Amino acid sequence: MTTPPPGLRERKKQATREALREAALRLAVERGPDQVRVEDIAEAAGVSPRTYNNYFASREQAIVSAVTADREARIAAAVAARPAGVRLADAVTEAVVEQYTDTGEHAQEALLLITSRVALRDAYLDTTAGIAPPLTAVIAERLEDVGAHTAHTARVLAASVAAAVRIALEGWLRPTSGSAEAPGSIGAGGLVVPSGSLPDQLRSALAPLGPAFDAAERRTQPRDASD
Amino acid sequence: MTTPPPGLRERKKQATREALREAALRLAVERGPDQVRVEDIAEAAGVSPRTYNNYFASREQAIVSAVTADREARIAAAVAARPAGVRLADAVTEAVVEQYTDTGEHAQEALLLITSRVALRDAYLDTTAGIAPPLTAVIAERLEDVGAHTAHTARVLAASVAAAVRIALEGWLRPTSGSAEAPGSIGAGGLVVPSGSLPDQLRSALAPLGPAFDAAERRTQPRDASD
DNA sequence: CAGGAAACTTGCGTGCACGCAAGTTTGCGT
DNA sequence: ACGCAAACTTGCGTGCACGCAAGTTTCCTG
Repeated sequence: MTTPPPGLRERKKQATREALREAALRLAVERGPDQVRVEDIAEAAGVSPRTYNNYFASREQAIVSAVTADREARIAAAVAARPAGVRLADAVTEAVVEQYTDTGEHAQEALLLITSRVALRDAYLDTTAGIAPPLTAVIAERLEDVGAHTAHTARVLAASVAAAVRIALEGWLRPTSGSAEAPGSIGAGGLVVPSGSLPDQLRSALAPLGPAFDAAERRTQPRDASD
Repeated sequence: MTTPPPGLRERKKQATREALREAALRLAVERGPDQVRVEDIAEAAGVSPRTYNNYFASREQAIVSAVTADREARIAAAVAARPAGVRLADAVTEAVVEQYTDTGEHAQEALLLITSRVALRDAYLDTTAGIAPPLTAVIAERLEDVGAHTAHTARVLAASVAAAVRIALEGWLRPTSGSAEAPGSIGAGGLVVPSGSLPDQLRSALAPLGPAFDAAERRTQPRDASD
C-alpha cells in the first residue's frame, strides 16, 4: 500500500523535485532571494526552466517547499500515532505543535530568509492550506463513523485547523509591515498579541476549535467515555 | 465614521473599480472568458492596462469581483442585524446562507460563466477568504469580552467559517468536468449547473463549527442561560 | 521480447504581473 | 489664492506562468 513497486519513473520525478527544492533554497540563501531567477534554479537542478514550473507554480513555492517539504504527511502521521483514547482535539493540537516547533537543522536559517521577504512569507503561509487534505483523512479515520456526514465534518474541521495554523503563523511572524487589510472594514482587533512563542500561538489558535472536535467525537462514539 | 466626506478622489477610484468590474464581466459574457485580454478590459473602462492591475491582481479576479462585489460587507452587516438573543452560530449561518442564496439579478448568468472555467472557479472560491476580516470584527463585537484572547478567538472562528463556506461551494459546483469548450460559444452544451441546494451545503458545512461558537459565547457570557 | 501507449521533458510563443520612474491630479495648509 | 505634498496614473522593461506540440523515456501487455 505504501510502495508496492515505487516505480523508477516516480523516483526520478521525486529526485528532480528534491533537486529543485535544494537548489532554490541554496541559491536564495547564497545570493539573496531577489537575485535568483527561475533560470538559475533550473540550471542548478539540471532541467529546463519550462520543466521547473511543471513542478512549482511560483519561484517562492520552490524555496519554501524546501522547508515545509513533507510536513503535511508528518502531521497526519503524528495524529495517527496518538493513542485512540486521547481527545481528538488534543491529538491534533499536539501533532501540529510538534511538527511546527521541530524545525530541523538548517530550517532556522531558511525561516530567517523567508521572513525577510513578503512574497516568501506569503508563500510560506499558503502552505498551511496543504495540511488540510491529509488531516481530513486522519480525522475521518478517528471519527470512525463511516457516514458521508462524518466525512464532511472531518473536512470542515481539517480546513479550520489549517486556517487556525495560518493565523498562528501570521501572528508569530508579524514583524512585517505590509498588511493587506480589507478596505472599509473596522479595525478587526488590530491589536494582536506581540508574537510570543510559536507553540503558544498555535495552541491558543487551535483552542477555540476544541469544542467542535469534542462534539464531533461525541456524535460518533457517545458510549466511549472511560475506555 | 461611515462616510465623513467620501472625498472626491476616493469616489473616482471606486468608479474606476466599478467600471473595470463591469467591463470585465460584460466582455467575458459576450466573447467568452478566454477571448478577453486585460488590454480589452482596460480599454473598455477607459484606463491603461497598467492601471487595471493597480486594482486587480488577476484577470479572473476582476470578472469574479463583479459578482461577489461587496458580499463580504453584506455578510457582516447581516450578522450584526440579527437580534442579540440568538445563538451566534445561527446568526452567522443564516447570514451566510442569506447572502449566498440571494444571487441578485444577473448574477445567475455570471455564475454559469464562472463554473465554465477552472481559473474562474478557483478565483471565485478564493473570494471566500475575504469574508473573514469583516466577520472577525462582527463576531468579536458579539463576544463582548474585550480581552485579546477573545479577539483571537473571533479571528479563528471567522477564518473557520470562511473555510467552511469554501468547502460548501466546492461541493456545490463539484461537477468539475473538463469543459474544454471551443472558444466563442458559451453555455453551448456544458451544463455544469451543480445540483443540490446551496443552502443545504452551507448549513451542513457550518454545522460542525456550531459547538465552537457556543463555547466561545459561553465563555464571555456564562451567566446568561435563561435571559 | 517487441510494440505501443502513456507520461515526462522541453523549445517556443503569448499574455500577464509588477517594479520603477516620470507626469498628472487632488487636497490641504499657510 | 497659491503652491506644495501626497496620491494616482501610466509607459516601459523584465521575468514569469502556462498552453501547445514535438521529441524522449518509462512501463505494460501480448
